[in-house]
Amino acid sequence: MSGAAVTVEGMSKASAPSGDELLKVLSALGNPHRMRIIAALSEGRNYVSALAREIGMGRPLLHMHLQRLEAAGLVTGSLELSESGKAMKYFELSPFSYVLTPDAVAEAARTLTEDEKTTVKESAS
Amino acid sequence: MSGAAVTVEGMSKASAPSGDELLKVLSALGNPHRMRIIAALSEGRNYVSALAREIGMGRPLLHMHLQRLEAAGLVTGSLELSESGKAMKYFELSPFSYVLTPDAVAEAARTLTEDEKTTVKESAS
DNA sequence: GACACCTGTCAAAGAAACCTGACACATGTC
DNA sequence: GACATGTGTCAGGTTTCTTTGACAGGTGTC
Repeated sequence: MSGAAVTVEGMSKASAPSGDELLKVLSALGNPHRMRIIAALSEGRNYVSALAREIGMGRPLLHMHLQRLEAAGLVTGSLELSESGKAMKYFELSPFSYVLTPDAVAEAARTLTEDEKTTVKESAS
Repeated sequence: MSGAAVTVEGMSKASAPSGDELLKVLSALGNPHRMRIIAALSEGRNYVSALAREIGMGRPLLHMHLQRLEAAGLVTGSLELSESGKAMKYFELSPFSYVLTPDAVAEAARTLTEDEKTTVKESAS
């Protein structure tokens, strides 16, 4: 949808991510809890409550962090039914790959939307 | 100073950054203004006041952001004397390189110091 | 001296991120 | 029904980040 071209299978390739995308990924990863969640998930998929117990944090909090990670496209969640009929939300890592170099960041920065706080406004002439 | 082994010239190589280091880099880069600063600096070194005018932000703010970037090892500042004797602080990009993949993040997360907030307290029994 | 430029810092306001406890809803077992 | 498991959300307080304006200092020129 923007900038780059490379599009491998269902995997986001690192070639020239849009500024907004990179920004979302970086701010999502720039948090100790979220990094730890990635680590926990790297050992296999798991559902929220179990994950919460494993990492030792409240469910509401975990839920919110997972949401942030999912919004950045780093993890994927899917609601499934267990054998007993209980609904469980399983999360797993999405295969991502980003390269951080001065030029890569600079390049992405130029495509930053900046403040999309400009809800409406911008048509004078 | 930690984990990895690779050590090229005077450049921080991406092999296995410590959790704390990666965290600092990611949170430093996860900010639109800071990304834009990197972009501006990618076109050459510059001093604070000029940079502030170019990007369009207050000096105190820029100063603070540059400090954050420098603390993460992404830019370098050096106070120099201009011909006229004026003191100018020039900043320039440091050559960094980090690879972001699920495993790389997970690996780094395991070496997280987390809360060094344990100032004092912890001795009941 | 008054003005231009540069450097740095501080305090207080504002915004955004974070975290917690309580609540809602399901299901299956004793 | 009472209890365990799972899901989700919301209000509110706390903490951290961001931003601004005012101030300190320095230099050199008119």
